[in-house]
Amino acid sequence: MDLDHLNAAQRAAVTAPPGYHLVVAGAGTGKTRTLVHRLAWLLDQGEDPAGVVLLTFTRRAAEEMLRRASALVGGKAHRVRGGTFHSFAHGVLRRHGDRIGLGRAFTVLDRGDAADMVGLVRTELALGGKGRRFPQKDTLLKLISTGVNTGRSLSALVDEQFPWFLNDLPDIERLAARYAERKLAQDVLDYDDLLVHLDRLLKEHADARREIAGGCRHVLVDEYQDTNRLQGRIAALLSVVHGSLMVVGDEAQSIYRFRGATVENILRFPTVFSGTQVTVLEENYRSTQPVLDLANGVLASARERFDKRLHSQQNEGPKPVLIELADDGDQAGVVVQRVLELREQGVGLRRMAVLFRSAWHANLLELELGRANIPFRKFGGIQFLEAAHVKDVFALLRVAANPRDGLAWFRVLQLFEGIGKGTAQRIGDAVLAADPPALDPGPWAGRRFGPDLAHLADLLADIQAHRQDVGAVVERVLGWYLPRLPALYDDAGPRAKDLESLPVLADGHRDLDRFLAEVALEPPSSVDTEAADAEDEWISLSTIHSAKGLEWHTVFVLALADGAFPSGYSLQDPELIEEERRLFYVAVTRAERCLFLLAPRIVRGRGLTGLGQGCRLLDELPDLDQRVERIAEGHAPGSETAPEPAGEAEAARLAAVLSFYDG
DNA sequence: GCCAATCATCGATAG
DNA sequence: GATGATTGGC
Repeated sequence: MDLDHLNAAQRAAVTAPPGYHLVVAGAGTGKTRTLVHRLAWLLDQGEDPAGVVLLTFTRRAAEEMLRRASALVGGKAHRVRGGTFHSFAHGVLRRHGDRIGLGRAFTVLDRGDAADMVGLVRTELALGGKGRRFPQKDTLLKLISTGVNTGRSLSALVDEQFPWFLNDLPDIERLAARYAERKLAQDVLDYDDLLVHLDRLLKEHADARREIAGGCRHVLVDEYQDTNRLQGRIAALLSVVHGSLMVVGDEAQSIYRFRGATVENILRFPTVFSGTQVTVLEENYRSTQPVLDLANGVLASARERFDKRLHSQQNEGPKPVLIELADDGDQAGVVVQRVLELREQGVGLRRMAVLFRSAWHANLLELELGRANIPFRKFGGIQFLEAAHVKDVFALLRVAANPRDGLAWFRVLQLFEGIGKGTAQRIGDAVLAADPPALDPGPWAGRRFGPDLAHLADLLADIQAHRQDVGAVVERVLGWYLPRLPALYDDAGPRAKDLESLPVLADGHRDLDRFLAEVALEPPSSVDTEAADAEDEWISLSTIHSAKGLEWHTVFVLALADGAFPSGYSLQDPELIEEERRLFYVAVTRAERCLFLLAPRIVRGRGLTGLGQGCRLLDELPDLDQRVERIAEGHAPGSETAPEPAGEAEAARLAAVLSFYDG
């Protein structure tokens, strides 16, 4: 295999002997390329692809790497097992779950479902209500989940994050326990359970461990800085039999602390595994020096200094441009204008991206882009699956796949006229009490919704007969659901149109359980404009989190203003601000050549208006003015301190005078 | 008693 | 703008 185009450090990582290996790879230093070559090299040495496991942050990333590896060593690369920790765990549990008492037909709950179940348990235990302040379901789920992913106790977390709920700790613990029982009883797993159960399987069942880890001759982990304690341990456990684990990451790009990620994993790796070979990749191949100068400035402003400095292989390029504006309306206008200019100059839309902290920061821009007829795709933020009508359809599919799934029943039953929460609960309980669990419309025949239930039971029976053809199942479910849409929602039209894409999504799947799990584990992540659908020229709009690992010729970073980016939630906590800074670093280092930073004084959004306090990510950056070209558009900051014109007439005369004498 | 409609509270990032 | 507690109506 040809390794000539790799530099010395990359080659060292690629050809390292089996063992423990940490690759510290700064942004743009050819991290992906190194991993791809490592994979290819292993296969070229005669390794069995089935014994190689590649754990990445998204499944898309894994597929992309396998594609590139197969270009080097042929199609066998596709037999490498690759995906996220969660999807890998899912696959293992489908096969070995019976050893820890898991049915084969378990369902995976996405975040919203999990929160709903927590909410049900919450009302069931009569917590909250009556003026009592008790955490909301989302808060509760977050607490429980953080506990699982970091290995910390609920009491420690409540004490640290919600000290005002300390009195409720016993109830919170009771709720957490009930939630866990409920999931077990119903054969449903939330995201965390996938990891927890795999971890347990590997730790506590020696025979399972020998079989699973025995099949992992080489484990490779990408974006290791964003793994949490549990994931770190799983990676380590997977390598115990063959002792070959390579992790790749960059602690300066750690941006998932909110999900329990800890840089400790990367920092302590060499200590945990003695004899670890460490490789550092420093040469940046992506960006021009001016872009890197700014990135280095961001690093320099970090409280905890990273001992790194990026230098470029291609020096030439324009300075990043910092555009100061009055508000997010101007921001949208300026971005559209610049995009059009760049396109005129021959930069295709596909080579440009707009990045932002929160999905809603791009709302106005989306309108403007639409008005200017610029096709775009939006990544991150509100998912397709979270729309009520989509959840309805999936609830029905889940009921068909796993009749123990009480949460899904609860939702499906409430679709009928005359069934509310109370009745849904009772019918649901009856379903679960039956053995095997099934809907018996008999007892309800006299009620208003009796015929509906009978119809539903028929539909479910019909689905059972066609289980292996997921496309056909989805068609049937839609045939049942679409006619009811108008009664359920005012805007049935667009919702029906939305659902048209479902059969396409389902087509080709042979197994309903797996289809549902896949959708939960890798939700379709982009929202396309019609124009973007039609052509393949479109500009990416993406949250910074979703932009991880990607790169574009031109990058715009929106809403650099305290309260927006950095987010208002982090302003009080220095540690959170540091994470915002790393996020900024990630955004900046996505750019190959052109970088525009947009700093509006006001970002309108729900509740958060009238910021205007500057942006500490910029203000704390040393020598900012040497690193960027600063432009003020519209009302420059400070202009409002000028004396106000007394009236329109005066303003008009003033303008006339100035334009005459200065113009 | 239960369902459906009305009013206060709190907001992000994602597998 | 969604969620949850509350209130009004059958």
